[in-house]
Amino acid sequence: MNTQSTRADNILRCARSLIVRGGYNSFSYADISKVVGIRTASIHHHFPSKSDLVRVLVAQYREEAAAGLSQLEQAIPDPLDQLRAYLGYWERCFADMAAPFCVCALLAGEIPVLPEEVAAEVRAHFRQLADWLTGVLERGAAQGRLRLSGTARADAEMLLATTHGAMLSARAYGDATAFGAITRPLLERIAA
Amino acid sequence: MNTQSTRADNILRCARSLIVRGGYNSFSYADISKVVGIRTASIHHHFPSKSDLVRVLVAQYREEAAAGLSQLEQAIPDPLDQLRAYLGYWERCFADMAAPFCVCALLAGEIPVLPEEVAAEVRAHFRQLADWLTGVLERGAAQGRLRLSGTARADAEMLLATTHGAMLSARAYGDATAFGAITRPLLERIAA
DNA sequence: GACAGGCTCCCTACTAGTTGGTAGGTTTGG
DNA sequence: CCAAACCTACCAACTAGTAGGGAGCCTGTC
Repeated sequence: MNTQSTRADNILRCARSLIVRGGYNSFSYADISKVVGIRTASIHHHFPSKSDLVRVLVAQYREEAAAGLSQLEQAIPDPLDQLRAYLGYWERCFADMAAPFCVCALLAGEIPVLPEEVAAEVRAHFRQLADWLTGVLERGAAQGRLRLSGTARADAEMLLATTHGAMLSARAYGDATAFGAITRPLLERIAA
Repeated sequence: MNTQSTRADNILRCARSLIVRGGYNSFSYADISKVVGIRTASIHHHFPSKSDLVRVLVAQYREEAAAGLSQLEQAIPDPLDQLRAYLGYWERCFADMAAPFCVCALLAGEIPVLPEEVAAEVRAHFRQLADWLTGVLERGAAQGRLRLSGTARADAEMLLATTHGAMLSARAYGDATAFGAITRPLLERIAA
């Protein structure tokens, strides 16, 4: 296993931070070039086209998300605490200004103008996340820890939507604390 | 009052439908030119710069929204029905494929790369909408028609976030019915 | 040990097309 | 006649992407 940061990794990391600011059409190979210190032609060597770059970027993002969620599931037994940890992760992201937006939430809005391969990855992320949340809610309800207002799936979709909407609101208001202010009451209400 | 569709109106209408697809950076003067049947230079005559165009576009959108909401408030006395009408409006937009996204919700995600003047308009729209929802919830609670889970303001922000998030989910899943599936249970739960 | 071949990575140089925007002249309607 | 509206003809900067070459590095072979 190779943990040293390769050029391709640098490019992906940089592209992610750029895409998180304003989506697919808000950055160019030239922008990456300036930050990473590489010529645009060399970026094409690693990622022949922009859609390749973003497809890989989102796929990698999804893998990290999956890994993070399964690790979180292992470390934290209680379903309510798992939700808390999930939302807490994003709250910390906003506080740090590290990556104050979900890549896929941003790209979802742009789906009509996205290359099909990228759109498919975004779609898959939404399903993945909704599935995970559904599982957590099901277990929480079975254990009597959570009080659902509908089916686990329906509540999961609502939770997902509120989370993404809270990101939009935080951006719109220019207030990082808005995310927590919106999502925290969600948890209090769902706790049995 | 001049109800005939002027050139500037056509440009704005066209730009709106383009911007709704993928945000600020997803369309160009050339795109508008092709649809409206006018040269790009002539668009600059009506809107000197792109940020002017989008600022006016969002301001007009906000006016329409304000007018729509106040009209809705006049026509429908019951607060719960007002919420139903508001969400129903968007549900119909998705069904028609007419304008299946809120201009400001889309632009909110891109705020870091938006011209400041446009960002200010988007911010104002969020506040305007949150204010309206807060008012509806307050009245609904006072009349015993709605059962709030927090303050009216907090519930309004959550409702707003869920609505916007549901738009993202509908796009991500490529399923227009997803919007209603997510938002309808919201109303059932809030109804006293 | 030398050395050729091939591979990865990155470069310079270039392309065609698009971007938002300008200068200045012409048409059109009151 | 005047002004708004629209045009042609530009522009410089930027877009993603290509062609081709050179430096370094491993690997197989004599």
